[in-house]
Amino acid sequence: MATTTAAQRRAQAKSEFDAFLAVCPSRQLLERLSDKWVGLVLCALGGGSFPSRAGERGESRSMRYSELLRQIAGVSPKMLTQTLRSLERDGLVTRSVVATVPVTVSYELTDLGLSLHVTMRTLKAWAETHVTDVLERRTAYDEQSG
Amino acid sequence: MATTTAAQRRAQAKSEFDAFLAVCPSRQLLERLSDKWVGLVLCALGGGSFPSRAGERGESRSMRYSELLRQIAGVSPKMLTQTLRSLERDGLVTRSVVATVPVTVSYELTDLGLSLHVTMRTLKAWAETHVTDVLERRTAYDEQSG
DNA sequence: AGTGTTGGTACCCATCGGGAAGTAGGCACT
DNA sequence: AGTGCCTACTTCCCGATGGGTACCAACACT
Repeated sequence: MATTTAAQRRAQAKSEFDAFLAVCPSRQLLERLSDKWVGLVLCALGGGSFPSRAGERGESRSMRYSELLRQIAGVSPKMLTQTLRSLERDGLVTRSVVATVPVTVSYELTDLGLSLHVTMRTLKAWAETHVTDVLERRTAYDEQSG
Repeated sequence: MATTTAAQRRAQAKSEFDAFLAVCPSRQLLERLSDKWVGLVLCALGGGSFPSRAGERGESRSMRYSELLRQIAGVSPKMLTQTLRSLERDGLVTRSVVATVPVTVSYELTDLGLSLHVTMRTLKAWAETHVTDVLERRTAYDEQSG
């Protein structure tokens, strides 16, 4: 009862953490949103989210793989596939294979995915309002501390 | 103009991506939220967010380092410090050193952080409504696909 | 037939998340 | 006074994971 301080605490933390996870669904949601590209894909499929290039597409919710790859730009094929698969797995997007010419695949938001996208707009609104404040604070912090 | 396909595309993607980043502040927000523990810390400091243990604290917005470490449980000292520093850097929390007895440090949400927490509640609401759907879909997907 | 397009997969590496353990400094107990 | 424990970290290390590039398969066009 004297030398197991750290280990015991860690073990107890583990069990607490599990229970914690079970009762807190937002934990799962946060992990899903923690994926770097999920938000971008959601925005792309949700339409009207990207000021610069969104004008080209308006509100279309169905996009092909290569379209997504082009619009999101920074994403690599692997990460895009990975992200789309996880979203499909969670029932947020649908994947439609059209095995005709050079096998086109189109992705579309489900109602569930669309509802998440709508919710994320709240976050986007917050970001657009406050991101300049954050960046200012960050710069000031860097200058006085680093 | 034949062998530089991938490289050129990558270079162009890079410039597009930068411009993209500049015009899309939500990108930054998403990166901030991409941090695994940011949401948890925000919830802890925001109060009334964890059903199981929140009852003990009610709505208190000021917490000490060790308090956060205990409540969030799964987090390690390193990650907690790291997360708190990044949040402080972005002006979302304040860090107050009370150099009295065994030097306590308390953290508190700023108005900015509080506004983000409020916004995240929308997300939490979505999670609590739909997380069961997501988990069901996920299980079904796993069973039919391997 | 060779090249391009479409939608991926395989491999490989750098980065980073994350844990265990160590650190500083003051006080309390012995 | 020395030991040890409390607080709030920091440092080291490793395994996982992110992420990029190269490659694959099929088919149309030239």
